[in-house]
Amino acid sequence: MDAKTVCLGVLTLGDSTGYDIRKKVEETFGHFLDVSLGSIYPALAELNREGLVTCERVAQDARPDKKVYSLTETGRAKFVRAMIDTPSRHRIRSEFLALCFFAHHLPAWRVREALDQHIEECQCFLDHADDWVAEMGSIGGPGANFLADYGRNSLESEIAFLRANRDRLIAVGVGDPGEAAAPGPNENRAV
Amino acid sequence: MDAKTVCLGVLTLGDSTGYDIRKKVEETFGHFLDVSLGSIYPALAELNREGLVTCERVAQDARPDKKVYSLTETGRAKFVRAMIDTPSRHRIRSEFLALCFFAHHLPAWRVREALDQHIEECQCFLDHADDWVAEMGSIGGPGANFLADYGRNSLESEIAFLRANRDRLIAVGVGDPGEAAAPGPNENRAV
DNA sequence: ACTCACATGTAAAGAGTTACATGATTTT
DNA sequence: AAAATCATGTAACTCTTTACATGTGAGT
Repeated sequence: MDAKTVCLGVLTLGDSTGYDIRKKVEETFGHFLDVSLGSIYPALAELNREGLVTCERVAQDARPDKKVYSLTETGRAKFVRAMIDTPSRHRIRSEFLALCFFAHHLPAWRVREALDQHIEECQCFLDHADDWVAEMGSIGGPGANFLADYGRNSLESEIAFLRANRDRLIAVGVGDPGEAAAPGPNENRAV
Repeated sequence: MDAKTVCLGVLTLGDSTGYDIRKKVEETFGHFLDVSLGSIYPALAELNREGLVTCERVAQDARPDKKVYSLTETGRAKFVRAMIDTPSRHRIRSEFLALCFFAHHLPAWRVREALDQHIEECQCFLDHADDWVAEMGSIGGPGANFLADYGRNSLESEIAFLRANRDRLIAVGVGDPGEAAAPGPNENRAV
């Protein structure tokens, strides 16, 4: 999803500055979208030129003027059109899964590390799912609840699988599986 | 994962031409990695310069010389090093999930379409999981079986959730949920 | 007849991230 | 004292994908 469409989407949730858009994307769509400020500012400028958003300057003391953007009716229509016309892809890009595939080439401790890290991340997302709903429940539509349930379902099943099969994959790695982690910075260690 | 590392990884499975690497990546890692020929050829050339692969020219009739690349010992070590040093990320980039979030802005038929398409894709992957294992089981290591199980687990739980909650999300869309699909090419249809 | 598979390689174009430039205020 | 938050904007850089350039043979 390109930066312009993301901006349009976030603006359906309410007026925002570029800075705020980045934060909202990170907080609420971070699991499946991303944009950086470097692409948001140019995107916003062009959307403004195209009349899809309007911009209101708000003076501030000791800071650059805040530019609050609002979606126009045309902008809203454009966003809907984009969501209708664009094929809705869903892709996983994962160095973690690649690592799993090549586990037998790697030291067991690294396999264990990657696995545990990934499980922990999933667990962390899961733990914060309720907070996410609380934040989004009101400003987001009913889709937010659907997504929260989707996320819970996916994460729970992933965690369950990974916990159950963790040892199987670690055993495949090279060397001592008991080795806890990567060598520390001052540790001379033969690999 | 950058093109060079991907090439190194594929070459651990056996000697390949650039053309073959693309096919193998598509077929066996397609669910979580991608590279195009335009990045493979330059990557291979540089790996060769760096001594991480060797290249053997094979003459062919009526076709450009085939260049068969093989991993060197240094290359294998480099690959392992990269897998150890690189943090193993796992990201989902999904316009599909974004569409779900904004479902209440979209016509119900579009929500239905996206949902059904996604379910069908998942189902398709699931149906081919066994074929994938059959192909990879021998040339890939034990990680292949782990991944196949991981995939089955994820897809089954995702499909189950989506089937169970499909109607809930479609109901959120605008307009008649009974409408089956997008307007056909010859159909004049008021939206 | 036409399209797909085989086979390599280059160049242009596209899209995004990181870093630079600036700087006050609040939190740690 | 250092780091994070707030705020915008540009430019360089990186990395990829797409298109171009070239051609044969087999399958539909």
